[in-house]
Amino acid sequence: MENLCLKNTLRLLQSADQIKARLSGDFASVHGISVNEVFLLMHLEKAPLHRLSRVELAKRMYVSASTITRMAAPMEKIGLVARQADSRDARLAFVVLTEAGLEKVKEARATFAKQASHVFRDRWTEADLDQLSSLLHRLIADAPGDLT
Amino acid sequence: MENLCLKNTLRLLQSADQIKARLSGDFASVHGISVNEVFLLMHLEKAPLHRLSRVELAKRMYVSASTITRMAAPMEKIGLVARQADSRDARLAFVVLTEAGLEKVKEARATFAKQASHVFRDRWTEADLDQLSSLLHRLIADAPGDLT
DNA sequence: GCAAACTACTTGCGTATGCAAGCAATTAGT
DNA sequence: ACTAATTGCTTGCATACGCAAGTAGTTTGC
Repeated sequence: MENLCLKNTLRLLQSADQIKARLSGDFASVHGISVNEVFLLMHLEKAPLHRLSRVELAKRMYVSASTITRMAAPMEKIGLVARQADSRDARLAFVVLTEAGLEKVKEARATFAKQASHVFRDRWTEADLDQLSSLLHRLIADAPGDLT
Repeated sequence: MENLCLKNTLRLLQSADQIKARLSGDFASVHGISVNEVFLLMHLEKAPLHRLSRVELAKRMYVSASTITRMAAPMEKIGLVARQADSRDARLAFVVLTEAGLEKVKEARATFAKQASHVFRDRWTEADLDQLSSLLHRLIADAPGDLT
């Protein structure tokens, strides 16, 4: 039983590394932003008012708060996101999706989907995919940032 | 269909990030080496003669060759791996597992398994785990470095 | 058999990221 | 109400990594 968990964890991490390696290359050259930046945009897109505080983004992306600070800065410069203060709590600095950011994330999602379908080439039936989807969902069901 | 692939890819990458985040913290403090270093040791352990060339390691770990060079150096210093030349081809510099390295990877695998079983807490039956294992296997079946 | 192409590895440089420290604002304790 | 603890964010420093260039060794084409 413990060995089964080990096997699953190893396979999941290896699969993720493999997929990341395949995505990382093409992405930046097509959209001008990295995969991680697309993920950030997706989190914002899914959030109410298209905005999230920096710590909330950090939690959902499993990175440190400083990483969010440093990721948001250049994206703000090119107009994909904007900084928004909270009137109630002056500590909060929301990252909010702009119109351009919304456009960009839609485009990026399309090419992401294209790449994703290449990962599951042939021999994956819809039933297989549903099954995998359902199982993976249980791993992130209680997490705060499910993007699907 | 394409959306199903997208959903699966997103969930898989998110699950992996979540698991990595949970593992990374504890690991270094327990064994003195990082998770990635444990993976390197596992690849060597699985390889014939407990050794692999640097480029082969790079392929299996989905990292660049320079990363392997830089990962191996400190591990060599603390005696977990050694450098071994090839008599036929003087360009090759194998990374070979030492006795100490073999010990270390066995210990590390044990705590890895413990953490892994915590990831799949309750409500995961053996059948569920088998199913997931089988599905993930198809994603890495043709890859060169399946650790399981 | 020799030059050109290729392969394995290393190193310099730029980028990404975590941690710890610091600052500002809010909340809790009394 | 005042102090102390907490929270949200930023910044300095150290580490990890990829890419491109460099070096050494090997294979290929003729």
